[in-house]
Amino acid sequence: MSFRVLHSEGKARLGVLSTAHGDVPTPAFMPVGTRGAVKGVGPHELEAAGASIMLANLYHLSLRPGIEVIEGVGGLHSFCGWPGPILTDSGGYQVFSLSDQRRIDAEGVTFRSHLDGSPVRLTPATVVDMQERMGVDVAMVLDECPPWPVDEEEASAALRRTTNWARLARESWREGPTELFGIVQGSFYPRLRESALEQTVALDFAGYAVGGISVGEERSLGRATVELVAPLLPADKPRYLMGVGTPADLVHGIRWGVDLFDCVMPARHARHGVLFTREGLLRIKNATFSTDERPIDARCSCPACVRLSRAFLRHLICSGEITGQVLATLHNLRFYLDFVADLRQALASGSFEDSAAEIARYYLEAEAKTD
RNA sequence: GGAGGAGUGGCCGAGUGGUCAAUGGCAGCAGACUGUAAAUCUGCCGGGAAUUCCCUACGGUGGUUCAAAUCCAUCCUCCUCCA
Repeated sequence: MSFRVLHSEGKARLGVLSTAHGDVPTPAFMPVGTRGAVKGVGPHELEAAGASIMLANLYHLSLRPGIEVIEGVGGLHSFCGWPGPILTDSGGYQVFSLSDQRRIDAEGVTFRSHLDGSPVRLTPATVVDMQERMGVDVAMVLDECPPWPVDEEEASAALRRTTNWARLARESWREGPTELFGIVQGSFYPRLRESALEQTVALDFAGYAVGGISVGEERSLGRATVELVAPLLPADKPRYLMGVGTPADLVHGIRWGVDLFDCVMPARHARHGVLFTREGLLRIKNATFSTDERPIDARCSCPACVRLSRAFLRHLICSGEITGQVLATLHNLRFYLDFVADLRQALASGSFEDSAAEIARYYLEAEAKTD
């Protein structure tokens, strides 16, 4: 794997992440396919939507179908039919989201499986090992992602575990097709973040993530953390802002030097009838669209926008038709991927700030109103 | 013609003398969602004034009662069975 920065504008970077399974032009948005597929979307459709890299989740895949199954059929790429780059999350987020089902200790975390209640043990080493066995391009270290609010003492304790886990993960990593990314935690305490950054970078990972954002904090805290951490990460390594975010979040992250993003938002919002357009959010279930013959977004070329009306899509979504959810997901994914592609284009032409203001106009304005 | 049973808010369906503008569910309306235990969750949902107020409402009408969706009479409609 290699990473090259092609252009930069301020702290924003245009680059390419090259992996054994293909190149990822950055900044990039990675659709989330937790169980090996973005909900409702097959690999061919994901490719058609413009995705260059997909994210999956080790914790979920290890429970079902099991790593041995994936390994036995030649790895995650062939198993899920996605030939391009794959990044897997370690289960660190599940330490956060399944908090009532787990117990954390110095050596790792024990979950009660959300599927059947049986105990599942994840340690830094086993997590790296399983991701390597799946043959993914990028593996994430196991980390602890504390919710907000959390006091500094507790956040500090969580960070100590995460840092120790990072060292153990780094030590267990074996040179091969799978690269390992470290994660900077530290909640919203600048001192902890700075310390986390220093200690994580010292372990010399292939890339670095900013984790622990969007865990219940107010927007300004998350933004400040990105502004603090992202620019200090090694310039020659890819930077990944985990779990973020809204279109405005992406603009902000890119401005501060982030290269990779992932978020369930476009997919989940789609299933719930919230569509992204170049003119802002469109809640397709609203009665006002019941006879609206226009496409979701006149400038979008996704399968839904090319030939279907808002009225019909509304009908499908309101009826609970799986097809409506699929089409809405294809649309939102296309929107996100086009959106980031437009921002890359802006970076390439050296007009990121001006262009972003136009490209993300409605999202930036909507956000400004809620500040 | 006779004997039973049933009619509740847009729909289904609880309630069977006061605490009932009436449990639930569905539909409808609106909102939330950020490394996915999410096709999930939340709020509103007779009308009007818009903090404990008024009006209309449990098939129709009349009655009993301080008080009725709940009891009585009668009428209407539907279902089942017998002729």
